[in-house]
Amino acid sequence: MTQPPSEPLESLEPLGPLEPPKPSEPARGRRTRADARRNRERIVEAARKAFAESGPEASLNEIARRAGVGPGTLYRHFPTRPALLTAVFQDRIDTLCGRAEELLTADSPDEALAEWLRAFLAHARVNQGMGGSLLIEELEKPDALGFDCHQRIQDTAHGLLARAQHSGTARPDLTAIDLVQLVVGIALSTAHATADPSQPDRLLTLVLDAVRRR
Amino acid sequence: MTQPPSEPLESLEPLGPLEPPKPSEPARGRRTRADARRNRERIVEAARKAFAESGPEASLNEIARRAGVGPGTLYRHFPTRPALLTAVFQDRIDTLCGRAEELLTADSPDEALAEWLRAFLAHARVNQGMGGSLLIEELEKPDALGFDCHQRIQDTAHGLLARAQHSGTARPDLTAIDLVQLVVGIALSTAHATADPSQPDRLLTLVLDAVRRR
DNA sequence: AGCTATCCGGAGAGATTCTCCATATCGTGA
DNA sequence: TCACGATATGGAGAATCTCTCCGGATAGCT
Repeated sequence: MTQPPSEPLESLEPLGPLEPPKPSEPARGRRTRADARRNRERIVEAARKAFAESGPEASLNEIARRAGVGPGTLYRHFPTRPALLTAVFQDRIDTLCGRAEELLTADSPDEALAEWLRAFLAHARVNQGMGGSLLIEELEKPDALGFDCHQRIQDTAHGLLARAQHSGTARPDLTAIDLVQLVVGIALSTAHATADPSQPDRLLTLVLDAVRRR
Repeated sequence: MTQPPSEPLESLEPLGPLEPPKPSEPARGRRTRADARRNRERIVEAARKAFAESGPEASLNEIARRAGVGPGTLYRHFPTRPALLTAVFQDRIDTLCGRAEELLTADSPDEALAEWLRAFLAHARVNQGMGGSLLIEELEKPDALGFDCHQRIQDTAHGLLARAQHSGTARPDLTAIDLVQLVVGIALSTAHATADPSQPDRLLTLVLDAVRRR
């Protein structure tokens, strides 16, 4: 997905939703070292697999080992677990918010909101609900990395909701926070429910019923 | 439920909704030793405080230390973390389900269901959402201890919901599982949200709107 | 009191998180 | 092309946690 940009020397392509090597430090003086970038990619890739296999509690040590780096290197790049989770989920979130922009011009604001919430629920449920856990964890500790990711989703939800409210199909007293929390809640409480795979959608449909004003 | 033989030698006060010493072994031969019962109480009490302070991830070692017992003793009584959590929450759940029995004879089945769900949400939210986490964890590993606790809540919800459905104020296509999962979801996703204390109730009100059929 | 099933407690193995810093490596200017 | 110094590395290790094992203590029964 996100990887081999295969830069010959330095052709950092100005691609859209891909993360720059170090958005924080604005390249004063020297450039980011190539090995640092390479290791970062390796870590993210190993983390993606490890999280998929073992859930969001996967051992960071083990991830470092599988990435072929030392624990210190992992912690240098990602000081906290949410930071690493965010990096892993970055492109998924990009896709999600990109989908929202298309939906903002859809015919039915109501259906657009519903469809995006379904996509968001799917996102929050992947990998044993780690998407949802991530969003929750970010809320408590507003780190630079996590907050940004959560804010994007909130803003996206706000756009779609406002449009649906303006067209009169959604209750005007709803906020984007309401929607996000309800859907994240469904994701969390059904994260491990293997009994009925359609249950999450069932619950979301119920919530959507409440969203539509009568 | 399964017994308090009301031991005479014990000055352990015979309070109501407290858990029996060992429901599993049906007292063949010898009686449960007094020190075992005493230690069990101490552990539960220490756990209650520790979980309240540090959330459901509190160190079991630390709990044992504060209870004045060794780690081995703690694990003898409570093999898993959910087992200990269940013990801590036992009387709270008793209260919750007891309240439901009163509500089953209330005038308005609709209001009875709503009120109980509010109480259930409060229960699931206490101590940084550990009530909710507990219910979720039980779902994945049906241990004897946890399953029982979850089943009781499910049954209680079912009773109130069935009555509301019969009276025509609740959608007939809802199940008790739906309700429990929605409320647990709200509890989880708002567990750490300190911004707006009324948010959980707000979300529950929304859900209740969806429950009532129009 | 004595016997024995039961229980205690803490040592310790193994796993994990996170830090620190001597060393290796990369990017750059000459 | 080379040397220099800013950057990054990685792994030892401290601290913490979970969970097990078993010699020894103890409570209940007779």
